[in-house]
Amino acid sequence: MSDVKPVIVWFRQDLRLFDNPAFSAAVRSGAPVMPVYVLDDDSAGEWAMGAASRWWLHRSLESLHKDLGGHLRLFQGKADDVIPRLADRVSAGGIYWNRCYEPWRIARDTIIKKALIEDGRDAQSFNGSLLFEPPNIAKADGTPYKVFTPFYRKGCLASGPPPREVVDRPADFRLYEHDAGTELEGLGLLPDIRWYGEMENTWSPGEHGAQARLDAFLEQGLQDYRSGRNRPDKEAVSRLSPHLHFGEISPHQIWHDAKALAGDSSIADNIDHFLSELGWREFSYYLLYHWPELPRTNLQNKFDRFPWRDDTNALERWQRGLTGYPIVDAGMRELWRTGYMHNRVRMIVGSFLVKNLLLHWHHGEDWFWDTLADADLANNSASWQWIAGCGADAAPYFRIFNPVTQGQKFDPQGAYVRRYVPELAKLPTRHLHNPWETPADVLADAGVKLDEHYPAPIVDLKASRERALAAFRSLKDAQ
DNA sequence: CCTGGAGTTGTCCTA
DNA sequence: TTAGGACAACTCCAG
Repeated sequence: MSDVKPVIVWFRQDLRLFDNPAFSAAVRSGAPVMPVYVLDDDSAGEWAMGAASRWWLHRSLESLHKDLGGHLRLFQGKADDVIPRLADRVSAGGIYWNRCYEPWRIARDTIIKKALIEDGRDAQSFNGSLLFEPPNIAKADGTPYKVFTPFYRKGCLASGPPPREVVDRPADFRLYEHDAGTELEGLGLLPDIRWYGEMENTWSPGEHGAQARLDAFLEQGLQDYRSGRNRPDKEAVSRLSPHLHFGEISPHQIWHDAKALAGDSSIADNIDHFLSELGWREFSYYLLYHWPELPRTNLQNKFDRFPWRDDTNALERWQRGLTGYPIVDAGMRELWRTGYMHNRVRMIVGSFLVKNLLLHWHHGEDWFWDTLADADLANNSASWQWIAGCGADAAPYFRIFNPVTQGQKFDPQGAYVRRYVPELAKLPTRHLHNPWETPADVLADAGVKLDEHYPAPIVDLKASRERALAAFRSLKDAQ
């Protein structure tokens, strides 16, 4: 221990050293830096991290700990308890962090900042994970936007300053020697059953993995992003979402790095489209900030009387990828095995759950929360509200995805379905997306017997579509 | 205050 | 085979 007062850097959703404003400011202060992470399930309540996220977090903390020369100190418990106590214990001169925007975190961090300042400490928060911070964006009349396009075009791009420049990784930094906290294993982030084997093969959590992913995407993915992004059978999307969620890379870096390539007019369109996806992430956070009830409450309250069905069996079959609709089942199994699902397929399985099965979007939200490595309160809530049609800027109710059409359109050779639904792999491509309509001899040749090797459809498409349309219409009639 | 145009991602039927 | 319109208003947004 020393008499020098450290500056605590409280890492949260910013598990990186490059472009980390809080970390850089701490280093610049000249004081030795004490990096800290707190696993705070208590404050998170029902939004405590799910299983897939915990696996990712374990690996990410491992990576950060290494990059900090083994000096990342880990704690578990309520941060409004842990942080002020720790600051007291090491006589911290300052406590720096990058802002988070979940309602429970805002509430908690506000209390912590106040307590620290009352104790006479230098408590500072920085912009680390949003390009355009929610309080700074409003319409001319001061109220928040509810529609994406004007939010993004006018609110983000046309007015106000552009996203801040990135902050370099400090060339060298002095770390505070201290043995407080627990070992990584002590956080209990990894499950007892080792189900994450395929996730280990699929992902490289941590800052280095994130940088490598961005590099690969900028080099290969932008050529055909606009149309390729809809194809789950291709490697056309960035797959940066889990890295972004944990802040292993900043949206600012992604933004500026992508912009820097825009001089090449052959891909300018693709870049704009990619950047607008970052815009959607911003919009989700914006909605969550201004409507903190977004995770559980229909933004359009007429949906409060929507006639959702209650069907445990159907829900379980959706979760396990046993609906009998190959593109849906492929998506649900990709999720289960890899902690990820291609965005196009997320829409298909979401539409299927909410519209064809008529099950409440909360069920989908909860399942995604537990199984997605990129589970993110803002994105998850906003997206489920969108697909259910009850959000601020939602899909029209008559937009019901047909899983057969979608499969044929976006997985035309069937590579995606064959990969995740191997029991159908031998079916000819033209029958792959609708095995129940396939002639018996073709099924037999492919070694498929419906309801034995692969389920018959859980619902009839046409009938369930009509049922959904009637349910949505009932919201209007009942008024 | 009024008004007109617009709104991520579809599907199905008909001519 | 393919292209166009219906599907439903409603709310949001900006001039």
